[in-house]
Amino acid sequence: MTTARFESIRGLPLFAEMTEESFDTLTRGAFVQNFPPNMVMISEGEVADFLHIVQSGCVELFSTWSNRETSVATLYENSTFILAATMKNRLNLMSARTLQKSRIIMIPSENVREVFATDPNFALAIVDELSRCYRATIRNMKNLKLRTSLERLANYILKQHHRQGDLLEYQLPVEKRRLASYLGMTPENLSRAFNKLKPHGVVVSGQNICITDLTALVDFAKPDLLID
Amino acid sequence: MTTARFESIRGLPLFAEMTEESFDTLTRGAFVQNFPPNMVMISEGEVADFLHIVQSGCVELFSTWSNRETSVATLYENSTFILAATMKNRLNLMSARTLQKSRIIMIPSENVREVFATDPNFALAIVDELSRCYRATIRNMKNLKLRTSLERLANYILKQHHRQGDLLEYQLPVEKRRLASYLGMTPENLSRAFNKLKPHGVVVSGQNICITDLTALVDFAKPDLLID
DNA sequence: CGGTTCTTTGAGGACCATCAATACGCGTGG
DNA sequence: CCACGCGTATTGATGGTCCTCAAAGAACCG
Repeated sequence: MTTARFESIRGLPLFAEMTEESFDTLTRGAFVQNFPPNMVMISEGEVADFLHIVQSGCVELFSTWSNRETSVATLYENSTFILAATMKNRLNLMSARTLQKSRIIMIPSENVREVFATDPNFALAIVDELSRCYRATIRNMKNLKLRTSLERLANYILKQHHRQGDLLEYQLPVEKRRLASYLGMTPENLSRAFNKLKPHGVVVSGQNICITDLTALVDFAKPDLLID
Repeated sequence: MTTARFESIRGLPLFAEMTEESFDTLTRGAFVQNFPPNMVMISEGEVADFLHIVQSGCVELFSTWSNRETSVATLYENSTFILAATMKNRLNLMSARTLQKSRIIMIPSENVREVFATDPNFALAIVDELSRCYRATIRNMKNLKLRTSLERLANYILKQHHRQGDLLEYQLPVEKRRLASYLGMTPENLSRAFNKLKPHGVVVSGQNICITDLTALVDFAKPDLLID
């Protein structure tokens, strides 16, 4: 059974509703690849030959221009990436590197487009995923343009707080320099920003974040349904 | 013939390949509305009941947070907007206002989702449009994060130069304060930035842009296929 | 344990926002 | 036709934010 290797993704929203036949077609020629940490899997400007799915590990999407680099997103288990470029058979706009040892499932772009045309449920799932990513990017841009770096950091801390089960104390999931890049600031500035949040109820020590006054932090961050 | 009013959009990529029957279903209950200039048609946070298409005039997408506002995009004839929110039946992440007197076609979101499920060609066109908008937003974000405001302005001037048929002299299509907001800067700063571009081959007078040294401008702007 | 990378802290400067005042453009009504 | 009012655009002064550079401390890894 060639699809046995891909059972782990069968339950993902993107694949859950499609027929068995479609899933077989989709995964024909697909494969799983192991990458060591800090390996660039995809470079911007290349053709998107495969839809990628993070099976385990952690991947960073980033972009470069003129000797500058910025982190766009960090992806964990079960995230897909390069979907838009895959569907349109275009060049990747972003690069991708592993942050840890990672297993990546790679599905030929042709298969995705073929099954999209024949399986309405899969088509619907693709549109859902595309819309979700698109809207996430718009939120990201609003965050960048409407907030100061300190406000972005405060809201980031709140968002992680929720993601980690509303714990008041938790570990940052990424290196600070990558977080800085994601938030559109330098590592030096991020370090100072953490200190400036102390009066707003945040104490940082290494990777450890402790929210000492949630009300004060929320007051300052003003999290918003339409951004966060 | 109820669809007669909508013939103007029948040829758009989004609708060109669908069956006549699908087009009828889609436009059933759709209507055209005239708006005066500077009218907010859609506010962020509302449910996306209609897919919007600019038939004539000009629309600005913008967002607000905490007494701040930012311009996200300016749309002209034949542009669609609110597509992602329409497909997922979610809240709008952006507001929209007319910049000029405009005619807007409004198609009930239900119709869009219904026809999406039954007409594969329409489904494909939807995904194309979604991908295009998504990728445009990613480019936008790269532009914001990887370039200084002066570089963004230089590249904007080059892009308009191309859009207006490679003319070395042309009129800005939007007010400067909106351009400033789109580029993530203040009007005052934009004004100064225009002056700083003089050594790089740009002379500005009112709405008039004149590129006096294209080579120098390109040298400075370093336009990039994966951003612009 | 030594080397590398990441993080923090400080000093200096570039960039950008804000405030204020003036000039410009445009449409309205006198 | 001109005067006026309104919104926009420009210019200058100032202050804050953020980046750069440099160096020291901390964490990580072979």
